[in-house]
Amino acid sequence: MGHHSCCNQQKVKRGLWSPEEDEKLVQYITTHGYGCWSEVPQKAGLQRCGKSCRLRWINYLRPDIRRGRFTPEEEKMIINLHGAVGNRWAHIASHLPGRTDNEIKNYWNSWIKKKIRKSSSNNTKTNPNQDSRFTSPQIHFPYLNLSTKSPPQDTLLPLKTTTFMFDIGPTTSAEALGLTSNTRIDHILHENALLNQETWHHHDKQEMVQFTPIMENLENLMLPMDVQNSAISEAECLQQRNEMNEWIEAQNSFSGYFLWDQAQGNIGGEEESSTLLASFPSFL
DNA sequence: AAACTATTCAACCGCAGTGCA
DNA sequence: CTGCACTGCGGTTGAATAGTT
Repeated sequence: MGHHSCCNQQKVKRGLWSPEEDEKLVQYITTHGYGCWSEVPQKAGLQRCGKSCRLRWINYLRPDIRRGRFTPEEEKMIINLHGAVGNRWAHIASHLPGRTDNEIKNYWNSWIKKKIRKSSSNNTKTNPNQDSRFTSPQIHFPYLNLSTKSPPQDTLLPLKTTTFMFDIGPTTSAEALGLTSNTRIDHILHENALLNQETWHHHDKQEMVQFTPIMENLENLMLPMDVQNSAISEAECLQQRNEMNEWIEAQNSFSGYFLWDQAQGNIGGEEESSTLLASFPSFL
């Protein structure tokens, strides 16, 4: 039987949405909002399942959706975040206002395909170390390719530095932690001992969420990444990573690093989280 | 012009997590 | 505890479109 838990209605339409359906859905959502997606189709007069309505709204009809090509900054963000968190598309999307997980996932997949094709044709004459193409998403260094086509004009980061990103877990924003732009990262880490035990108020939902301590996850989440400068080899990146780890251990005597807060609004995911960017001029 | 191939991307599927009766 | 309904996520699909021969 063609029966799905989400599709209780007799005639359930599937496939692409018609403009008429779109209008019905927009009309309904804008006047009534959405509390329960499963009852939306019935109330909106649509022969769709609630899941389909939700998807259509989130990915296409939402008024704050952003369309068109990704900007270089967005692209950079995606690459860096993907390097930091892997295929967590919803999480990545939460850092890109107006972009959806689906869009980013699509973009990444076609981009990856291109890259693999490119590098495999290159690899035939260079070093056939080809398995590096398929290593864990935690160790992608896509800027090796991008650096050739994108000029080093960088508005995201004011300094010529190697940049690290790490996720500080669910929290409202870095502001909520008392962080401002250009806060010295050693201050953050120094005070982190206090943050460990804290809980934070999640402003959307009236609930308390546990703050994920920075230090606890630092080793796993931090990843060296060449953001704006010349291409560096994977080996060099790994070496930088080791230097990072050494630095983390020696952070008491640490100085001279800065931190950018990249907290963004929530897009589709439940959790909102912040990403910190730390730049490391000493690596240049 | 037509046939064929590749790419894109909106939408689908199954699953995991959550909440509730 | 159990079963069910529902939501959100990420992998995957395939129709439409773009590109190539």
